[in-house]
Amino acid sequence: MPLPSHGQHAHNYRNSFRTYHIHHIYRMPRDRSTTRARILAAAEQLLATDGFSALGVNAIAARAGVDKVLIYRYFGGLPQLLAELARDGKVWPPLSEVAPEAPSADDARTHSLGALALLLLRAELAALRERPLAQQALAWELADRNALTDALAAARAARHDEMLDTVRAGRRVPPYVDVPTLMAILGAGLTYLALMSRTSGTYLGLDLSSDESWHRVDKTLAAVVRAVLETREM
Amino acid sequence: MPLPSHGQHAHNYRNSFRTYHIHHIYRMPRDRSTTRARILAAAEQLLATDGFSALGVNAIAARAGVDKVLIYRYFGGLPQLLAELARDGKVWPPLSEVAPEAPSADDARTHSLGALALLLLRAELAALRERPLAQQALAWELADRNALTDALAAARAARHDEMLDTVRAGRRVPPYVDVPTLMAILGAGLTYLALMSRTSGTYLGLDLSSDESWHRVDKTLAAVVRAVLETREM
DNA sequence: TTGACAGGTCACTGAAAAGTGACAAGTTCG
DNA sequence: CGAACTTGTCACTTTTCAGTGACCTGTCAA
Repeated sequence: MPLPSHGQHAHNYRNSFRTYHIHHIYRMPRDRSTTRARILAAAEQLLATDGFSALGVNAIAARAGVDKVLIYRYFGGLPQLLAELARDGKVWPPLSEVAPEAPSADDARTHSLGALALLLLRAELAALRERPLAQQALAWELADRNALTDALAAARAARHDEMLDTVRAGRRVPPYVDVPTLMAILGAGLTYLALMSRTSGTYLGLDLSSDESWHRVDKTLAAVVRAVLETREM
Repeated sequence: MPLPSHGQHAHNYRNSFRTYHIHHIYRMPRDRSTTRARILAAAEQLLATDGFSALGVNAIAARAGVDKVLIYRYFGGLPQLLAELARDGKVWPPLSEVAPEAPSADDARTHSLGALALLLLRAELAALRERPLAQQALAWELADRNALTDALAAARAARHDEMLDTVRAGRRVPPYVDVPTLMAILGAGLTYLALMSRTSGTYLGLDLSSDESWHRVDKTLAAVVRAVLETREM
């Protein structure tokens, strides 16, 4: 059913509609910055709750209660919007906030590499487990490589560099242990378990929905680091 | 360029087209089973090369050189097609093939849990690294939960059960070590690193595209298992 | 031979997607 | 006031997708 042409007819309807309803509907104040914020918040919520497969200009605009053309006008497009979200720390909160007890790179000289690594791994796991947005970002990064995920991957890489700087500043290097690689394996493991807990209940016999399982993970993690650091050969 | 209406005209065009070209184009022999196989192979290739975001009935049918309606007719739909792919071992080859040196559950009694776990982890990593299809399945499982991923997740869970049965059959249980949890952490870590190597070159300072990095991962993995097994407390 | 059925092709619908051009409605400042 | 600019609304195009109804075509058995 093609619309009967257009032009005058549509315009008249629209105008009368507007002037009629203007007394009834609440109208957002016209403010670019708050509208931008609404869009960002909508994208954030949508990604956290529905996942990246549901993330599009239409969905974001609908959720923000805003016309989608504003996404293009204010951000340039979805990739730039995502990049801003990542830049703002909405995806990855500052490391200092996640691990306040971690020493800065300068203070770290008195700590051993292993102790620092363990501290950071624990903090990152806890942070990741309670941040669906970060979980979605990581899962998306594994799924696809495009302009959108590149923006998120850059934010993650920056975070990792920060962690590595802290660890590298540690003084007491265990002689026979490849701590960076150990940290990569364990960090990857914790990340994967956290991601799996969203969609699947269990991994390799481990019930990812039970607190007891996560307690065991934490204990085993600490035991691994301790045991490896005591190793005299490798 | 809109087509000039439709109806009668289109029919006439179509019929004459067919009777004209029937002498020129090669026609596949009409065989349900080979057509099914073509569809399965197309889905397999497409998933392995282009990822799950590109996987749809249209794309599969086009790649198989077949009409998409046959996917519905022969499989019932995409989920069932995926389930069959997973059932056939196209995603996860039999464990015995991946780790031929692993003892069966009956023979495993003479091995320690740790040695078995290490053996299986190494074999699974090697298998995963050279199987884009399995990588895609795992990444998809993290990204979404739907009828399609459920089929793949079921195949993975079956594989894991098989691994756990083998490990559980090991006799010599190290006293103070939570081997199952250790295996879950390490298995998850290796999996995540393998998945990251597809889309991102580096993880926590580890260059996932270099053989040297993977050699270090292997060494560290073995060191971890050995060190933890020697632990006398936990 | 003919009719029934299995194998296969095609055209179409409806929904959802990204993106754009035109315009209306406020706001600001001369 | 009123011109210029900003903010926001709407209609529309094009593309791609899953899914379906109608049809054609080869085969085999009665």
